[in-house]
Amino acid sequence: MPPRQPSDLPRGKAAVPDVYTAMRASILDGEIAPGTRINIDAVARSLGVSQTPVREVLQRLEGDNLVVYNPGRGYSTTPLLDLPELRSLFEFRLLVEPWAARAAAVDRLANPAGTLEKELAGFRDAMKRSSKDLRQDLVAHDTRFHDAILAASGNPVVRHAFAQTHCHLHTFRLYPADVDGAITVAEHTAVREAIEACDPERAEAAMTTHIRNSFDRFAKAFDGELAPLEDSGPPRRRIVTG
Amino acid sequence: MPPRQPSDLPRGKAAVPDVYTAMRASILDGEIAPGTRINIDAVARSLGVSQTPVREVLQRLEGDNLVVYNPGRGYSTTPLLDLPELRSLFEFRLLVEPWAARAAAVDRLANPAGTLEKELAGFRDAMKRSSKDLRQDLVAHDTRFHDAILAASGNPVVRHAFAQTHCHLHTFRLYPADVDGAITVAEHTAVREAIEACDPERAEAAMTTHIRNSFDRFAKAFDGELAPLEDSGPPRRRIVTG
DNA sequence: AGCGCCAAAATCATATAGGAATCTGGTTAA
DNA sequence: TTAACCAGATTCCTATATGATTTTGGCGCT
Repeated sequence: MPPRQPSDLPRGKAAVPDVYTAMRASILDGEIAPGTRINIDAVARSLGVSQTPVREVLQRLEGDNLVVYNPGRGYSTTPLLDLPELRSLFEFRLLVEPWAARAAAVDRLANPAGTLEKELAGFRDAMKRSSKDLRQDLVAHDTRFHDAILAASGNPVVRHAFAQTHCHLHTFRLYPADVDGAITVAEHTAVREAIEACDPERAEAAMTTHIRNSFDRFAKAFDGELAPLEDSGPPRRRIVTG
Repeated sequence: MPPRQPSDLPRGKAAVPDVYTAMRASILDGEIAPGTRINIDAVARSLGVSQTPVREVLQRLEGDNLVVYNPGRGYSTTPLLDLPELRSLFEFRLLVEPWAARAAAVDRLANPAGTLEKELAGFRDAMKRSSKDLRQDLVAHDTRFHDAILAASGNPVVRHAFAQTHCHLHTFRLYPADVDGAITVAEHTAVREAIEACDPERAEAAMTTHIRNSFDRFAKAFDGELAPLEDSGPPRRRIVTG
């Protein structure tokens, strides 16, 4: 390894944002294989910064569940989701997102007109552009659409808890081809229309359908290894605040 | 400010864990008033370490929602929950925890015998000891009891999402006297018995009751400023995985 | 008096250095 | 052959120094 020579890099200038996006993209693209250790010094050299901001970025990525930390042994990329974890993730979505869609349809004030449509338009535009990073663009718009509904639910705690799971991010990492643009647009539109029509029942149902279908599209890729989500049992009581 | 003199502190020895617990306790005890900025250098001096581990700890505390970060302007302690946020927190709990109690009652295998009883015993013991940090002890046991149920639900994603809200921590920070030991033990026992009897309906209902009562105990302290949580509307479909 | 501007101080954010722990490989003993 | 052990090298983790940024106090101007 070549000796470290005095750097002429600027000091005290914000480097973290760039390092963060670079490392995040590296992990999502699989440049750093899932489950392998990350050499802080190597990353710092390749990005042309010192170890300090790299360590800070790794701590933030730990919050995204993209890396795991072992004291004294450094950071590794998290392994890909296995099948039970993927199922748990969709189960969580089924618990939270239909509830949020219902709440958004009830509380129309929290849902400024055009917000959802704007995200849908972004999704459609990205599909037409079909850029080099099409998949990443679509996932970003998908994420924002769902977050907009969580925001419209009026419950910041639920929204934050959902955002922190980074479900789209991990889904994308596991199987990038999940996004089937045309079908996704149609299902999103159904959710949007129900919310804007202030129809809580239909909004909740549309969201449930969307999540189930998304899971099924996934399951096909796993060739029967993934049993479909079931829906059964006695009805639950609804939870609403006055 | 006195000039910094060369320190005789050991280098390369792990200091983060101690700094983390110290700063966390400081914030919870209110030594650093909610909503005020944190001077990294001052903290480093008072704890006898350098700024680097303090920054690392602050980034971890940001994940606990105990501090917030403004780029270029450093870290501040998060302000206390206001009433809408507290309501949102309990709304989230009503969404997740009764679901988890039901799942734990269904999937008896994920709930090893004695796990819940052990946490209850710890709670009772802490009450008898009535140590100096009684409230903190009770909150810790309460947190672990609820986490045990989330763990028994068999869904690690939901468990993690719930844990990351640190609801007990923020509740405790807002109003330490919430914990009414005897009543809490009784309500916890009802939940435990329903789960161990494999009675999903009763488990879900017991948990719902416990959370509502806990919220009501809070509301009393706010002297009518906090309207009770309502429970109404059409039944929801249950979500289960096969 | 009130508002805007400028220098000085405080504070943040990163670079570099060095101590402590961990990992690697090669050797020896069972 | 396998397992244990022990340098050497690698890597982590913290300390310190310094550039960049923000905040503060004071001055002059309107």
